[in-house]
Amino acid sequence: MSELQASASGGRVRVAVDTPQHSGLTGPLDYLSEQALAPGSLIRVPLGKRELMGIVWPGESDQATAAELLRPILGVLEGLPPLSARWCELIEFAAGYYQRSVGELALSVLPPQLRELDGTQLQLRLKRVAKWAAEQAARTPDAAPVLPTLSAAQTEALARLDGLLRQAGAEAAPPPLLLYGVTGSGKTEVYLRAAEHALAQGRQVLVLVPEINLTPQLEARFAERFAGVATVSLHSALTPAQRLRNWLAAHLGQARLVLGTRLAVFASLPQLGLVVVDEEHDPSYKQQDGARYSARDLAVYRARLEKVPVILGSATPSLESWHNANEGRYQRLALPARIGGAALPRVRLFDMKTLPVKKGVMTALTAPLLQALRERLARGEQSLVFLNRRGYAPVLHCGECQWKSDCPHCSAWRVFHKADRTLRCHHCGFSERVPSACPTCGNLDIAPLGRGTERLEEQLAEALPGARIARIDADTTKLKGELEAQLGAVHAGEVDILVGTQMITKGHDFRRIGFVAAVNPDGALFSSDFRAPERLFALLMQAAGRAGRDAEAATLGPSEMWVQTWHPEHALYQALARHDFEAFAKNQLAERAGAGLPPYSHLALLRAEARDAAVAKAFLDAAAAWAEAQPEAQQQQMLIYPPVPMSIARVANVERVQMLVEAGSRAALQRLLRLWLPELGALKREHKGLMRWAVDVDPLAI
DNA sequence: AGCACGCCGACT
DNA sequence: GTCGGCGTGCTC
Repeated sequence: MSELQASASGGRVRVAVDTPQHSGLTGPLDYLSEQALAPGSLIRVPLGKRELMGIVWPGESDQATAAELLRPILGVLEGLPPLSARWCELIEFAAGYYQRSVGELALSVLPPQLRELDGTQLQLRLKRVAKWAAEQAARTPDAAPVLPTLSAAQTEALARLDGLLRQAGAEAAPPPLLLYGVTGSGKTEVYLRAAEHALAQGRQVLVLVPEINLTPQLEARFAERFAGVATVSLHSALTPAQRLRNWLAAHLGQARLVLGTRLAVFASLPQLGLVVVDEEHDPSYKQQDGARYSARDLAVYRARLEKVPVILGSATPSLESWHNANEGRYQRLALPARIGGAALPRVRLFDMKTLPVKKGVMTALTAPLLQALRERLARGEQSLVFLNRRGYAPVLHCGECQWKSDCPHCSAWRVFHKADRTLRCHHCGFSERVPSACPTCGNLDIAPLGRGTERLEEQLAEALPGARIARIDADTTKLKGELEAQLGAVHAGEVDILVGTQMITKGHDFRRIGFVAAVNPDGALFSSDFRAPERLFALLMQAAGRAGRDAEAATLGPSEMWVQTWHPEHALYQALARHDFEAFAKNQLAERAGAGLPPYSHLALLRAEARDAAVAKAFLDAAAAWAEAQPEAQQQQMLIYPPVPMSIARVANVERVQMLVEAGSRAALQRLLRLWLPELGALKREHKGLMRWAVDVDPLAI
């Protein structure tokens, strides 16, 4: 027995278990096993009084814990092929980079049901997956799909892609590919051909999309082209059972095509041959709680590990990716024109300063905008009106005593929702019936200030009687199936004017929209968030891209994007008017370089939350003092800014403070964080009062 | 993070 | 007498 344990096969095994980051146990733990276990196997282990799922982790134990202190494992989940060494490597990298424990990340990206499963249940699931896969291989397409004729740019892109695909499995990883193409230029066709190639080589394909429920048509495009190919989706809207089934199908290599949201970047894909990240600039790829990973960045890392191509597609690439292409780290493939010769919509910047000034509130529905909508209406065309603010009005206001509808729990206004007569806080959910009189002075004359999509819809209905108007935002699509139903109505031509938030700008392939209006986009222009212009430009380009997608529809007038602004001379709008992403990117990158912002520096945010802002601030001050005493911090062009309240400082009665750390290089930032964060547990104990802290590496918003 | 232990105040 | 408050500390 002791001899067996001392042998290399039995004895000590490293196991990744879900030990939270702040427990101090960041790496795998050692256990005893009488049988040799393949790395990547799922097992059950004791931890304290608990019994947890663990993963046998590759690599050598540090032997830091004496053998007599080790506890034996409890059992092995038989019948499941082990997770691959490269999957473990991806997890280990991501855990290190985003400062989480290996086990926490590894277990949190497995389907939750897998953790509850015993051997017999697993056998049953495996059988069902095998049956499902057999049905999919058996399913043969009715007819070979009709392949569209490729544009010259697509042909050129594919020829270069072909070279990279042939390299797959070779010594060096192919460079990531930035597929830069305006909306409607046929990026999806490039993904499809690349996928076809990888599938033909017997490889699995991973396609990431920002929000799965907004892109059922991408799923449909793949399903239509690859009718005989077993395809699964992976996203959080699946039921636990579906998620487990789909995950197993991918893990067993039976699913050949996996389409999913950011969590799918961690799918187990033993024969991965191609990764596609659609709309790679989209902020949804960044996880916003727990392990705050960027699925786009991890997709690039994973492709490099696997030595397979990765395609990052966008009409408005992130400045990070654009910069990487400029520096030659990524290969850029451009699709400069819409396929079929469809023209991009003409962008009309409407100068709000030319309107006669009325006192007080300006209307979002200007007379010229209404006129343009009427003309489209008369021609039987559809229009889209975009306003990135839901509700009826962002705030209620008393003209007598200046009361405003603030949230008692947050430093934010409660939004007036007319449909259910509520004042609702969009941050903590606190909701009350709208008062009929001012709660402080009793004045009956309380009025909404500003407008959201609900009010815009109402005003449009008043101004354009007879027009069929629909609204799509988070409020009208809360129930399952409502978004699909509403989009269906638009596609069926039952809607003349579609009003909505950014939800309507993403990905939908509307064929009959000739006119798109952004009624009030200026807000993001002077935001303190340095990425606000980048997001606004992408959003407006994407909105513009909804118009005039169908060149065949000659009945449509020339497509147009209408932008109402007080700053038509602003460089962002000037570039937008010329559809000139490259000029915009050049301008923005120059500003970033000048200010020492990403991609020319690397950031991390340390956040602290407490009932008392002073407690959170004192904690961050102490953390900064500790770091500044470290030689690392001074040597590496490290800058630690003073803690400041977050832009919405209080949410649900919790005060939130954050501290920005800026470094010249990723490596320097990583070195500091690895030294620093383990100290914060002890530091937290010294700061009385309930307090939570978290770190965000490569934060999107600062 | 769980889940213990542990040491003080109000109750069947 | 013990039931239970949450401070402190540990988990291979």
